[in-house]
Amino acid sequence: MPRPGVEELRRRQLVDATISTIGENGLGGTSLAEVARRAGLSVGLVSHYFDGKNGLLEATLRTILARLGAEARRRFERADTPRQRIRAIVDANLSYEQLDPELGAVWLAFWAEALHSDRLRRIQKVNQRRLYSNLLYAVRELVAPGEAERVAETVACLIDGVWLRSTLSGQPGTNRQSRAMVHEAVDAILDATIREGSKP
Amino acid sequence: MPRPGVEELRRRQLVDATISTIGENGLGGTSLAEVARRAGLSVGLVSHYFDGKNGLLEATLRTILARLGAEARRRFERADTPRQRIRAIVDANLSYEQLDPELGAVWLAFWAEALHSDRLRRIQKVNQRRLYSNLLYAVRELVAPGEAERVAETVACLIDGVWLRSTLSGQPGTNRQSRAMVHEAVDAILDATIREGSKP
Amino acid sequence: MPRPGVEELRRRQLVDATISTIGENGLGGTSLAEVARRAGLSVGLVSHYFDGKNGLLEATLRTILARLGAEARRRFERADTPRQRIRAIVDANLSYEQLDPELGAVWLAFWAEALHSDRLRRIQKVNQRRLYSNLLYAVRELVAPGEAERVAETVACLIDGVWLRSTLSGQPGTNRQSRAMVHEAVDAILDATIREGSKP
Amino acid sequence: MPRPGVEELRRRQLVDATISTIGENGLGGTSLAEVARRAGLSVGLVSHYFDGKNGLLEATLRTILARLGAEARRRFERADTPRQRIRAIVDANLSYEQLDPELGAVWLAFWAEALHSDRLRRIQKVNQRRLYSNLLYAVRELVAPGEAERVAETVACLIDGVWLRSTLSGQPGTNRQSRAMVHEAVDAILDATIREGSKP
DNA sequence: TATGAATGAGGATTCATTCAT
DNA sequence: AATGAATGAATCCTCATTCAT
Repeated sequence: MPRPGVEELRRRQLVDATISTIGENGLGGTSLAEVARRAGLSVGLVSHYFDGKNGLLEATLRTILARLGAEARRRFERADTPRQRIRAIVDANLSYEQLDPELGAVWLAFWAEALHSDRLRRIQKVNQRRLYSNLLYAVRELVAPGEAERVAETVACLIDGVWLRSTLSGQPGTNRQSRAMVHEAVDAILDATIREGSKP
Repeated sequence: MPRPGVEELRRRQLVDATISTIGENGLGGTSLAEVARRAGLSVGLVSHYFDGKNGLLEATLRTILARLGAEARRRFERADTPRQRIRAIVDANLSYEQLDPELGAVWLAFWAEALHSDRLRRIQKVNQRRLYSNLLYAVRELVAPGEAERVAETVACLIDGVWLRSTLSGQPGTNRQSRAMVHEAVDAILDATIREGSKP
Repeated sequence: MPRPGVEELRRRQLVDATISTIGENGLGGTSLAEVARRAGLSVGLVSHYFDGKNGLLEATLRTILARLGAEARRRFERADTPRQRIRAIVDANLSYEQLDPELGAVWLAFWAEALHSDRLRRIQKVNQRRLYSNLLYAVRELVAPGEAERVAETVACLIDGVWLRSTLSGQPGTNRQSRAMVHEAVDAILDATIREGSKP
Repeated sequence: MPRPGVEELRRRQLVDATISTIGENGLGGTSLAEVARRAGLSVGLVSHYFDGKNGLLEATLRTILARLGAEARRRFERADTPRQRIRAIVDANLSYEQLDPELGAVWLAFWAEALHSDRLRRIQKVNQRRLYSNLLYAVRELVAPGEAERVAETVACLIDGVWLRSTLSGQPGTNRQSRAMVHEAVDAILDATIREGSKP
């Protein structure tokens, strides 16, 4: 008679240990032995719960995607105006948690790996598409149709670029500054697009 | 009686094979045996010329950095106006070669790895700093001091973001579109900054 | 309040699942997890009822030996003449069930394993000795003393050889032909022995 | 500049160690570590020369098949009459070497395994077919066409049966007796067939 | 300068066994 | 009586590195 919830607990322990290990040592430096050690569990449990390393990595990717998605949804729903909605997306993607160096290293590792793994790539695509379509939804409320796609893509690039450079620099804590920079650039782009689009 | 230049040839053969292997299989899927096979040489030569795998990887990173640097310098020197200089930097970083999926995979692999390797990180820093300082130099000719840093950083982020999303999407060939998008956004940001800065 | 007979039921379930697994995947491909899965029971039960894998294997071997023994006894008792008794033994050992490819694979697996396991070897010996002594009993009714041993051994070899080649060929359904072949050979051997033995 | 012949030497060392290990411990008790230890080489060499355990096992099976084949051919060519040719085949398959308990255990292990491995089964088939067709060739010189197939198959079964029971008994050294038994039975079967076939 | 044979450590995976419930 | 979670030893395989030639 297994205690209910123990499976969920073990899975989370292992996924968290995986995030921590990848964040610190990279994917290449992540062995099941090390993950198990950090989780305080035995190596055998990984196969038991995730059917091998690939399963563990996929579950880990799914987890960080879900966390980011939940954060984005929370902020998005609190926003009242189109500009606030765009800001909400920016802020969710550049939140304190997302700019944490350890988590950044995990994302980067998965992005690099996804280029060579169908399974991971498929999971990743969800993220990129969701970011883009949420942005597009908000941008469409502000600019002329036909312009929205490009603007949304530009903002998405800006977000990813800021995130990437921040992660590579290894210096956390400049989140507020980062977000302000993006907000300003977004305003400039939106204003330029609206002004141009409204020309008679 | 060694032919002169044979060392240089061997090094380039091995580095090119490394780029090709990482591009196709990722860093985790890159073994010295595979690199040697692609180069048509023996595994022993890697240690002979690069003193091990790390040396080979460092040399490979240095090589792709140098190639990007040379391209950027070439375009930069051909530009006549500040805006052209900014465009030159954008175009060099988003050139056909840089948006090639294989090369993109290599960059991504090195970025992910650099977070956990002092040697690679030090080499990488050169790139980020050079991109930023070149941009800063050009931007300073256009906007008020005190604004330039933020604008240069924004443009750098935009470039990296476009590059990242393009690499992750795996779809090459949209280079021209990508560059146009960045140029437009840069113009919007510059205009907004200049207008604001010129307010009395 | 355990139902009476549940132990016997469980044991048979597990043994039958073991036969099925070995027959399909061989001894090397047989894990307790797979056996339990096929039996629709939990892995823990194996240790509970058989005290580990070895115990399960021994019980399985004992079971198939017992089944063959019962079949042989049934046929033997129905036979009226010495020649019929010999035929009965042949037919029991080359019955439809014994030439079933799956069961053949199980026998073969156990024979190979028995060479390296005292416990299994001891169990196996029972079979060989029983086959031989039954044959000897029947043969003695026909040939001169001193000849019987060799004849009985020859027939035993013939039976095992036919069984082995049939099992290795993987083609079932030629049982009748196989038995006819043996009967004919046995007759030839018996006739030759009797004729020779009866020479003045 | 590799010494010529070193590859052949290493392969033989590993195959011989494999035969020795399987003979002593069975297939299930044969690990690459143990094989390497007996060969006085490192585990890595197995993959280097045989591309993994399966390759090693296949090479081992091929080796013992080739040895038996060579022995059979040697004896076969020395025989002058049809009966001698049949005896030659019997004697080769029941030679001192073939009835060696260790080698017997190896054969048995491979036969059991071949039922679950396409690769091994394909290699095995060569042996069974060769034994049968050689026998058929010799038998055809003696008995009426239409009878030869059954007689050849019977003799093949007799050989395999004697070999099997000898191997299972674990008692070597009764080779001469075994061979005599088969010769006698074969003569009885041939005589009976010829006599019957020559009936007007 | 170049080869590739040889090594052995490290990693993923499988599995029999144990045990708390 | 029965479960299946948990363990950790054992095994196969990969691979960077070394070295004799």
